[in-house]
Amino acid sequence: MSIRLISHATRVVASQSVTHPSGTWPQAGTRSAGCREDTIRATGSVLLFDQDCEIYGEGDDTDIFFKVVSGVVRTCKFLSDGRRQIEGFHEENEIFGLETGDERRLSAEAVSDCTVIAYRRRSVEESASANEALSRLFLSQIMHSMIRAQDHSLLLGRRSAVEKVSAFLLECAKRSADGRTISLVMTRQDIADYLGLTIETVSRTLSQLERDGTIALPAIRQICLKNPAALRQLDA
Amino acid sequence: MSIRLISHATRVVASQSVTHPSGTWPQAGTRSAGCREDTIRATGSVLLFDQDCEIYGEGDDTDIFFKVVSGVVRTCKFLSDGRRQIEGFHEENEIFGLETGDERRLSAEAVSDCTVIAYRRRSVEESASANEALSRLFLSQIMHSMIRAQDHSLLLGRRSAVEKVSAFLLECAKRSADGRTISLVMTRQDIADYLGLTIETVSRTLSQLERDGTIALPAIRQICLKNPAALRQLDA
DNA sequence: CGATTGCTTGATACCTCTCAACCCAGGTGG
DNA sequence: CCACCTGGGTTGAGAGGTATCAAGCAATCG
Repeated sequence: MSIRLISHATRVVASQSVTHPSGTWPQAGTRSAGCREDTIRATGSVLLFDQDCEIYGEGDDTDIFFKVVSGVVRTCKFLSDGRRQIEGFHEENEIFGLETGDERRLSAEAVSDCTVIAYRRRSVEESASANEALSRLFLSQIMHSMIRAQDHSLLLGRRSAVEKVSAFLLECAKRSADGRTISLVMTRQDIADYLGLTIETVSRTLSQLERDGTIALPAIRQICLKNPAALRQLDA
Repeated sequence: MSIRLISHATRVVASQSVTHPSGTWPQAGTRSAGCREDTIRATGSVLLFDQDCEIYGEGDDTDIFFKVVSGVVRTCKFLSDGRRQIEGFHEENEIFGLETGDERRLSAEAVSDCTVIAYRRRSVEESASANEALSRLFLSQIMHSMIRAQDHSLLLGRRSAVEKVSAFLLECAKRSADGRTISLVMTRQDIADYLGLTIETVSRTLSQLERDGTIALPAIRQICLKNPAALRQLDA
């Protein structure tokens, strides 16, 4: 696994590997810190992360944030007992890692191989106040993040497993090409940690929906909605 | 129950009553709409809402948003079967009701009697691009909302009742004067709907924490943290 | 005083977690 | 080629936590 900083010239800056989900995590300030230092200087640097690579960790500096160019990123928190809660998945053109405090409250990891752009937080704050269009774009991005977070919290509260999974599937389908066929980039474990369920419950729920004829599971990472209306009903 | 528009001159504009929690809700476009029409024109109007009054409902126009001057506001969503999920509580100086879409995804209601200021969304968007300080203030408010929403979703996923209640108590205590004594403005039902639990479970959990000596419940809306460290441990 | 509201407590049912076994596809090496 | 291993996913049985239903309590209000 490696992180590659393409910047404006293509060059490899640092590489690291991570264990998952509850093993030891690379310390902030290891080789990847060199990468970060560079990106701080170079606003707009392009970075490549291999699948399951850590992009940043809890407690890291918040002076840069990111935008997804390709692939999917998850932001998540680890509890002391090893449980993981995924706060959100971030896809193409979405920003992530923007925080107000000095230290990161969450980690970010590559769900798939992915490309992201790093921005200096301060440089954008400065230029945003000078540049109206940028400021507006920026604002709408954050609003979008906020709404995603709100929807997620609504999804997690007091809803059954079927309801959660249905909502998740509809959310995925909305982003897919035909609105029916979903190609999952994330594992069942990712889905479980996103929905606040166990992997077994996610699996069982999907199987049940398949038995009901609501969905089809042609391949392990492929889901086809046969009866979206039934799912929508469960979404309440 | 009444809504009073103080605007710049003090006058009563409209009143309405609501039933709670799963009764019939006032239609958008009833007398309160008159109130809204006025506030759209008068950016910065001060409004008073009695306890349990609806400030806006799902599907309403999003052309205004609010800031809490005093009291507490809850934003929430109602599921088809009557379940209610509270997305957040909003206290003094917090903004709420700012959305990107045309229609509101949530409702907002007064938890206590409260005073709010209504702002025209467009007027702020315009002046924000002109006024740097305002723009920055605005941005930080939204970031704050986003972080609150994220924290909330982390709280709801895959955590036990004790963990949820502990986190909630610590959150409340942080805002209180001495960091130990909490004066609740919300009911047990509000807490339950915020944490994704039932009112019975919230009650039982509080009783258990009291039996453990972790908290004291001197009055029905008063909670005193006897052992905050124990709560923090549960917060993981 | 009775009625209402908010809260607490108890008994039981149900849903999801936990632990375990198993399956399957892909990769490796003899 | 096959045996073996690994990682991700599925399925089953039982345990445990929370919801549900129901009763009761205290404070408030008309």
